[in-house]
This record gives sequence, C-alpha cells and structure tokens, in this order.
Amino acid sequence: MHISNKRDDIIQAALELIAEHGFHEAPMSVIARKAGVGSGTIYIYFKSKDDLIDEINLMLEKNILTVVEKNYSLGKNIKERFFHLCKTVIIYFIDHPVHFRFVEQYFYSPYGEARQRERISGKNEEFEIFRKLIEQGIKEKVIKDLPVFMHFALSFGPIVILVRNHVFGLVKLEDVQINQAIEAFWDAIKR
Amino acid sequence: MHISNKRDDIIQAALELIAEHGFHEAPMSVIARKAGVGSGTIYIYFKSKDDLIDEINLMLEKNILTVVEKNYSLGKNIKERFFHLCKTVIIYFIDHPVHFRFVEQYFYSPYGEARQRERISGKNEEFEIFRKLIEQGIKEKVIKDLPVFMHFALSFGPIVILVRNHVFGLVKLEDVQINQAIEAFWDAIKR
Amino acid sequence: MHISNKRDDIIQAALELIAEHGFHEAPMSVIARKAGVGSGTIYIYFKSKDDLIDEINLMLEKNILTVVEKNYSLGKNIKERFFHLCKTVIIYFIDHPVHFRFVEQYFYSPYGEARQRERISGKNEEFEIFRKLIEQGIKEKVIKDLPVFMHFALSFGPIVILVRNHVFGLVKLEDVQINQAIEAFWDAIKR
Amino acid sequence: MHISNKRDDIIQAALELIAEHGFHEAPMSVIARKAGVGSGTIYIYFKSKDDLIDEINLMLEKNILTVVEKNYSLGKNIKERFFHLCKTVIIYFIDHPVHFRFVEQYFYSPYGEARQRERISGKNEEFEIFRKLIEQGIKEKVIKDLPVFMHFALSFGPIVILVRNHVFGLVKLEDVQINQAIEAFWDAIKR
DNA sequence: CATGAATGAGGTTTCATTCAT
DNA sequence: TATGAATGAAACCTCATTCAT
Repeated sequence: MHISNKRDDIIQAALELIAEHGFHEAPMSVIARKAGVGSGTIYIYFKSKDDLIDEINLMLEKNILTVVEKNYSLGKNIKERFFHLCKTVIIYFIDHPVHFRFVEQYFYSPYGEARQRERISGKNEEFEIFRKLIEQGIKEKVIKDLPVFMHFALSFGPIVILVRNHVFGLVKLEDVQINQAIEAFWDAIKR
Repeated sequence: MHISNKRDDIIQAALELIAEHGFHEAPMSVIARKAGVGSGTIYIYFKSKDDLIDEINLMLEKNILTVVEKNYSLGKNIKERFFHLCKTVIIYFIDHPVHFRFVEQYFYSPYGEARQRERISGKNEEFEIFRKLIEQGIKEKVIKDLPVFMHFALSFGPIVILVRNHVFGLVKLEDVQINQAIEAFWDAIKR
Repeated sequence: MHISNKRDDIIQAALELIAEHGFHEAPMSVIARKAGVGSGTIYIYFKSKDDLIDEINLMLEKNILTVVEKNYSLGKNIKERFFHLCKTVIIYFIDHPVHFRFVEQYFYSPYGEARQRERISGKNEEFEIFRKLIEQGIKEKVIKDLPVFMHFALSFGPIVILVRNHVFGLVKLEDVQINQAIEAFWDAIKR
Repeated sequence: MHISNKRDDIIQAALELIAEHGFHEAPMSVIARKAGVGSGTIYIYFKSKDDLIDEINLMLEKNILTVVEKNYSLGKNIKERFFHLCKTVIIYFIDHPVHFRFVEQYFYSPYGEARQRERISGKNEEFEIFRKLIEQGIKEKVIKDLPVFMHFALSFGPIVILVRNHVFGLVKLEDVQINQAIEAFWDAIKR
C-alpha cells in the first residue's frame, strides 16, 4: 500500500546488509540484488551510496523519535519521564536489532561525527526531548548540575554497550536487567 | 634499540592513518609509504591487513593495561581504585587521541565483536582488573549486585562518548569535568 | 505552425547540449528534460541517439544550403560567387555558434567520416554548388586546375579554424578580417 | 631497450584504439588488454584516462616538433622554410596515420580547446617556429600583413582536411599533389 | 502519442596481495 | 629480508533504451 515499494525495498535491503556486514561490506550490487531491483534503480531514489546511508539514518531517527514521543507524558515527573525515555529506546533497539546495528555503526563513523556535532549544537530534534528533560531536572534540583552532553553520555553510552552485548547474544537483557540498568543511570545523573 | 624498526614504523603509520581516516580509507600502499617501507615489506611482518589491524589493537590494549597497572594499588579502597582506573583510561585517551580513535573504531566494528566476546568470557587480561575490582566491591557490598558486564557498560560506555566528544573538539574535558563524570559513574555502580 | 512541436523541441535541446558538451556529455535523459518531454518520447521520433544526431546534422546542412542558395546568383562571376559562398557560410556560423559547434564535432568524428565519403563521391547536394563553381572556374581558367577536394580543403579548412577561434573567443572576426581571409582563400585557389 | 616497456605499450595501445574508435570508444579495459597489461597497471603510469590522453598528445607534439626542427634551416628563405614546414608535417601525418587521427580528434575536442588557447597565447613551443617564420615574412614584406592565427588557419586548416581525406582513403596524396597544395597555401599567405 | 521508472551492461578507478628481483 | 611494479577482482556509478501505463 506504499506509493513506491522499490524505495522501501532498497532501504530494507541496505539496512539489513549494512547492519550485518558494515558499510564497506555492503556493495551496491548486493543491495540491489537483495532488494530485487537493478543496480541503476538505486540511483533513481538516492544520489549516491552516502546519500542512501544518510537517508536510512534519518528514517531510523524519525522512527525512534515517534516511538519515544508516544506515551511520553509531560505530566509525569522527571524520573518517570527519564525512565520512559531510556526504556523505550532500549526496547526499541532490542526489538529492532537490525536498526540498532545500523545506528551504532553510523554513530561511530565519520557520518556520525557530523550528526553528533548537530546534536551538541542543538539542531537535532529527537535530542531536544532529552535536553529539555535534563534542563528541567537541573532547574528542579533533581538532577546534577552538569552539562547536558555529560548526562547524555551517562545514559546513552551504557545503553549502546548493553544493547550491543544483548544483540550479539553475549548477554540477555530481560525486563529486570533493563530496569536495574536504568535505575543505575538514574543514580548517575540524579542529585 | 628495537629488534626491528620496520615493524614499529608500519604499526605507527597504520595507527595514525586508520585513526584519522578509518580502516577502509587507509590503503596498504599509503601505510607503506608513510612507514618508509615497500608494500611487500608489510606482508613480511603481518599476514594480512586484518592481521595488522588486530596486532595494533593488541598492542594498544597492552599499552593501556601497563598504564592502568602502574600505580594501581590493591591497598587502596574500592572507590579509590575505581577512580584510578577510570581516570587513567580517560587521561590516557585524551593524551593519545590517535590511540583512542583507533580503539573506538575497532571496538565498534566487526573486529570488535570477536574481541568483546573474549572480554565477556574472561579471556581478556586487561578486563580482568576491572572484573576483580567489581566482584570484590560486590562482595564488600559497596557496589550494586549486578552482572559485571553491566558495570562495565555503566563506566566505559560514557567514557567513550565523553572522550569522543573531547577528541572531536565538541566539548572540552578539564580535570573538573573528568572528576565530576567519574563521580557520576560511581553513583551509578555504588550501592 | 509545426506539425509536431515535440520533435523540434528535442532537436533544439539536443543541438544545444551537444554543441556545448559534446556527444557523450549529452545524455538522452538530459536532452529529454531540457526539451520538456519524457525520455521515451525521443524514441518515438528518432530510432536511436545516433539517429537523432544524424537527423540534426541533416537539418543543419539543409539550413546552410538554404542560406547559401539565397541570393546566390549564377549571373555573378566566379570570384563573386566564391566570395558569396564563403562569406555566407562564415557569417552563418558566427551568427549560429551552436550550429557551428555541432557541425564541427560531427565533421571530426566517426559520424563525419561517412558524411565526408558522400561529399567526395558526389552524393551531397550542398556540396554540389561548390563543385560546380570550381569546375566552371577551372574550365574558364580562372581557378587552378586541381581536384575539387583540394579546393574544398583550401577554403573550408581555414574557415573551420577561423570560426572556431572566433566562437571560442580566442580572436574576433570582424567584417574586415573576414574579407581579408576570403581574399586569401581566393589567392590560394585562383590561377 | 626502453627503461619501461609497459608505459610505452600502454601509450601505443591507447593511441591506436583512440585513433580508430575515438576517445569514448576506447575503454581502459580494452586498452589494457591490447597493451598486454592489467587494468590497474595503467594507473601506475597515468593518473587517469584524461591524463593518459594528454600525455599521448604531448608526446606526439614533441615527436612532430623534433621532425620539423630537423633539417629546418634558418639559412633558407621564407618560402623554402614554409615549404619545409608544411611538407614535413604532411609527410609525417601520412606516414603516421594513427598519430594523425589521434591529434585530429584531440584538436577538435574539449581537450583541444585548452591547447589551442595556449597556442594563441604563445605558450606552445612547436607553434613558435611557425609564428617566427610568419612574423619575419611579414617584416620582409613577403607575406601578407595579417594576424598570425589567420596564416595558421590558411595552412593548417587545409592540411588537416587533405591528410584526413588521404588517411580515410578518400583521395590519394602523392608528392605532386602535396606540392601543388603547399604552393596554393603559399599563394594564400604570400603578398 | 506520451511518459518516466526501471534496467543492467559497461564505464573508470581502487587496492590487497603477490613475486621476480 | 626488502622491494614496488604488476595484477585483476570488485567497487561505485551512468546512461541508452524499453515498456507498462
């Protein structure tokens, strides 16, 4: 029921291949074959391989933002909101390991450097929810008076490693562990 | 006073090039030129590019282990030892941004997956210091009774992001911030 | 008032693009876009890209023939007719630099080889005017008794280079220079 | 007895293929195969296809210059020198049809535009012989007082067309015809 | 007639690795 | 040991042409 199936097919194929093998081990020709299209077709929808990768990342960021915003209630208190935020992200990634592997690789790559720069300088929408939460928490003296980027590191640094180990099957994150982890994040950032 | 200078020259050249440009943007021919040797020479000391990369990582891990072990006193208490560990690592990376960039890329890449598997399963020496510290802390009821990998995530996840932002020049980590950060890690893992 | 505007639009677009960028730097898709038609439409009017190019050349040859025939009076003497011929061609190309660039490229390309073969063997109408003029001039002992192709080379070889330099802006051909040039051509072919 | 055979083999293969089929119908893979080397080898000696083409042109220009300078005696008078110049060039091209086809295509292509610009602005050595000859001829009042570029057009425009027709087998240039042609060039430029 | 998304062969170029010297 | 010229598979991307609509 999509306007264009091919574009989605290409994104899906690229996403899976890159997630599993990395950017450089996912040639356009293989992406095309997996997507069931001709190689040239990719270039109808995307200007270049880099563009394709950026678009996928953009799509995933939007996805995550949507999920995070859903049920995110400003009525709840700081800690509850922080929990919701972390848990939603963790669960999203556990449920979408392919998305996680992609985002992780993107984040820790030259592409990611530029993106991170935007985040820090406040041009990144999905990061704004987090920023506002932290800043309000600081104002309410619930959260340590540290720069936002440090709070970001304190929560999302561990999240990436935890999910990573889970996705690789090195450990198993059940609901209990997830809650314990977030509780620990909270201890890290709370006053 | 080395047995072979060439081997070290190759490692140094590869290290710098990969740190700056990534694995795939560091051709063997360029590494050879920078090292002042012929391309073929690299294959005398290393079986393949992958092997070279693994060897560099091994060397860096040893370097870091050495630095961490130095002045690491079992006499000090858990918190002091934890502080020493984190601070040494952070300072090492800030002082050796090239090493950091390499290790970071290695860690978040297909290479890193295998390595992480070893760490978790206890085949990794440098990780053992951390493991023993945590396990003792748990026994002494100073540290939360959580799996070691979770404590690892809680400290080293943030460290990577913080140093990364510092190395990229996005933020500036002074001594104050470093101490604040580690204090927060401690809050995360302590009982 | 054309039977079909699209055909003309395509020719015009192709003409301009090829003139400026060359045969291989003028993709059919770009021609189509510039002409305001779909790529497929081109193939309704032309069998292939080669066919399109040949048709454009044919059209331009007809254009030039028309211009040359206009005011070409058999009443005038050989020299006057020769002057008229050369000057008309030069002025036409100076006034239509796009046509010139196209014809020049066509002439000095594999396409042009076949065309030149026709000219020499007398299958080329527009060339016939020139041939008749020369042959009559030879008969009247006004023009050197040399093969026609040599007279052609003596006039049109220089014309192409002169116009080329003018069109590229390397020199400026004013009326004086044009007359001087043709006077020189005449010296070359006259007895 | 060459220092490097491969470089020469590549040049020779490219020269022949381009001469016969044009720049765009001579893929690097085919050049490599004809030269008996791997495709990658070409890129050891030349930075790119464009570079290869420019180098070939440069080589040919040097070749021709050498031939022209040989036996070119400043002792002879203007007409004799002019004859020597034209005849040497014509004979060289007739003897090296492959060189001719290459140079012709190069001259009438985007590459050639830049080259021609250099010629006009006096950065081209081989053209300087011609320039000096003409300028002296003008001073001695033997040659028409016209810009040098016009004299160039009057001689080399026809030469290209004549040789072209000969090389294509459309006409046959024997010694008699060559002399007649040059005699006509002389009539065109002489006072 | 008209469209333009789709194709895939084929273009240029890169680079890990080998091997004769 | 040490070299670096040579290799060729494989990367990304373009574009003339087709065909379902």
